[in-house]
Amino acid sequence: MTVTLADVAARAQVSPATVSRVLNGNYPVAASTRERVLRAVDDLDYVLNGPASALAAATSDLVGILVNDIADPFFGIMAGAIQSEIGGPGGRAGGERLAVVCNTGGSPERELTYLTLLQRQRAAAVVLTGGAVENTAHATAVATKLRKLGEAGTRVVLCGRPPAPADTDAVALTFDNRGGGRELTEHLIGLGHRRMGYIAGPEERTTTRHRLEGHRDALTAHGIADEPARTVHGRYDRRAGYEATIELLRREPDLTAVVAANDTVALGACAALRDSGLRIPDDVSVAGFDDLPFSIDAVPALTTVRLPLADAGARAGRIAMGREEVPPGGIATIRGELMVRGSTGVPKGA
Amino acid sequence: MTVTLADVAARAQVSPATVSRVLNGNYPVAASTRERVLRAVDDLDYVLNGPASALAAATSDLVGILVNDIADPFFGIMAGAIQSEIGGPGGRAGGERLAVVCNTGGSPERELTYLTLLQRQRAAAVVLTGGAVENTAHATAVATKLRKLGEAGTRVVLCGRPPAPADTDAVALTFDNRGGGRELTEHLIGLGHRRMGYIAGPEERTTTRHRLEGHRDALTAHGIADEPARTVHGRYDRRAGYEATIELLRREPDLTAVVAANDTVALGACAALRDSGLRIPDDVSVAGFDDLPFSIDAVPALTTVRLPLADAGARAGRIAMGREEVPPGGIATIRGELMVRGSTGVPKGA
DNA sequence: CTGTTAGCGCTTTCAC
DNA sequence: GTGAAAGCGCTAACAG
Repeated sequence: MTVTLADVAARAQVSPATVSRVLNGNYPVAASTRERVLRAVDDLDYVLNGPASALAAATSDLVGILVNDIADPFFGIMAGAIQSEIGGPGGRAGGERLAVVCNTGGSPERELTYLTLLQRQRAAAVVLTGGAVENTAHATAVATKLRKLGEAGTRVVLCGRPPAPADTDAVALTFDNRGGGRELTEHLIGLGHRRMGYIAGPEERTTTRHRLEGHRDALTAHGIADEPARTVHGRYDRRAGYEATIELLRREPDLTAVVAANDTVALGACAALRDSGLRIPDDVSVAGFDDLPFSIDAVPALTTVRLPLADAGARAGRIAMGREEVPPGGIATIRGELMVRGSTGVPKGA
Repeated sequence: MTVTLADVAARAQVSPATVSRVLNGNYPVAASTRERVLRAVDDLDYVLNGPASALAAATSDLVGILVNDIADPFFGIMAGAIQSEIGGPGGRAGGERLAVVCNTGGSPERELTYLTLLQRQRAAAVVLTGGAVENTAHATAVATKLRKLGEAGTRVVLCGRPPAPADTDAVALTFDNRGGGRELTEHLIGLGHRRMGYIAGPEERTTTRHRLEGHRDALTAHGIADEPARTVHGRYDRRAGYEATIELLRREPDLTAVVAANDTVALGACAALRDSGLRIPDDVSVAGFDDLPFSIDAVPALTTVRLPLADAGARAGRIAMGREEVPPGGIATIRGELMVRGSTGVPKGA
């Protein structure tokens, strides 16, 4: 019924082995023979059986990409960039590798489940994107999994995620969230702000913690008290930003600035401020993080920290494919760039 | 070296077949035996070999999702929704299926290549999202591929894409782009607009054509001449929207409204108008399409046509898994909903 | 309910 | 440069 390698071999009058060699192109085959095989493939409309190849060769053309939420451009951009680098020559059969995108939704269990599933698929590589959940048990479990993946020959790359234990052999491209957070708040302090609200992401997330620490570093460095009431935690979405801002305003109506954990949250904050009759930045300044594409179109345009998501993803993809040198120590820190735009200004009283 | 099913069987003192049955859970196995097997699996830290299973069972746990650009929320939202429905019970081994996301970048060749790659993987299902390229040769090639996939047992679903030839057996969930386009322009006409610019997407795309046709339908229905100079084609991105708007304004400075092919383009249009010193909607109204999450945060909020991307994706996912009834005739048309917001208003002179 | 027996379709030494 | 043969690790009849 379905055409197999043997059928092609028969029609081309060669052995199955030769067909395999032609198809994988990693072996010397006489030009005339190759011709004949290729024609037979075409005539029979033959398509290689991926699972069979993978089984026999003990490798697959799949690359796993773990993301929190593929609908979020933060992850979409990285995933797209990774994808764009995993194709091309270097692998088996045509050199095309497929990206298996796994939405963890930020759930540790799903993360582990997907890692196992990718292990089961004998994935050629796995890229974990975005912050990690901070939980010793989970971190240990992930590290163990990564170690096993590595042992099985799966290359592991962390993109926008803190390094894993060194013995996991996972390469890490880490965002300097702390540094970015500090710089952002320093910009605000420089403008004269002293009463700033901070909308943090979900607790138990490295990204959340690092950005918040950066914010606090800046406060401390400038002798500004870190009032606990000025920090609110929430999800990384617009709604959370909206609600957190209302709450922050309720607690302290004369806040002069709101720093959000990311751009999406900042957009929600902007909406809340507008709905509260406050002008940005005249009454309250707003800042985000990430510099997602839409941030420049906010009105006023959002001051934020640009993360080179596409570059980082592309680099992670190349490293995953062994096409780029691993950074020294397996760790590279990627800095963000402060983008000062219209949403931040001198505070009202100043 | 690597532990296999046989190792587990040996340790659990059962036959390999039994282990397989326990792991796949589609077969009656005595509770005590299952216990023993599961313990052995745990002890040995065994992970099933996906390719081997797929080969033996002639099916795989992979579901392909073709998108133009995963970094674009339009596709990200659909992909995420599809993903969320393909897991769970119903399939093999744990019931988890993996989503293989393929970025075609709108290229017909890549689309075909990915389809072949998915065929090679013996994907359980394939979902093609977004508009199709309008090109007879390519359409034929795709139809042929879809037919082959179908014959090989891969379920094919089109999500947000026009139906394929009936003999492909592909289920289509189609967006009513034409109807949405018409409704949007009728809203503008109702407000009093007569000189409207239209920023269309790339030519040779069904989405582009249908939305534009809807726009023209509305013009015609109201006796408004369809000036060719008022339509500009460009990519589906912000930059294209910006440039097209500048061009439109150059051609006809007293335009009272700009209709964009989608929200992203509309954002670019807004930026161009602002940079040109024009107020929205006082001087020029702007409308988009899709109602992506950020559209409500534009200032003023964008009038647009909401497409139920997540619902459509979820439904496509369920159909792909055989968990939802196929719509009559294999085709369902999904309507958009006009969202009137601040970016459109009565034209200046009125 | 469980074991036995054949392969699934391909890759890959090892010879020639 | 090409062929023969031995599996890769698992599933699925078919018995029992």
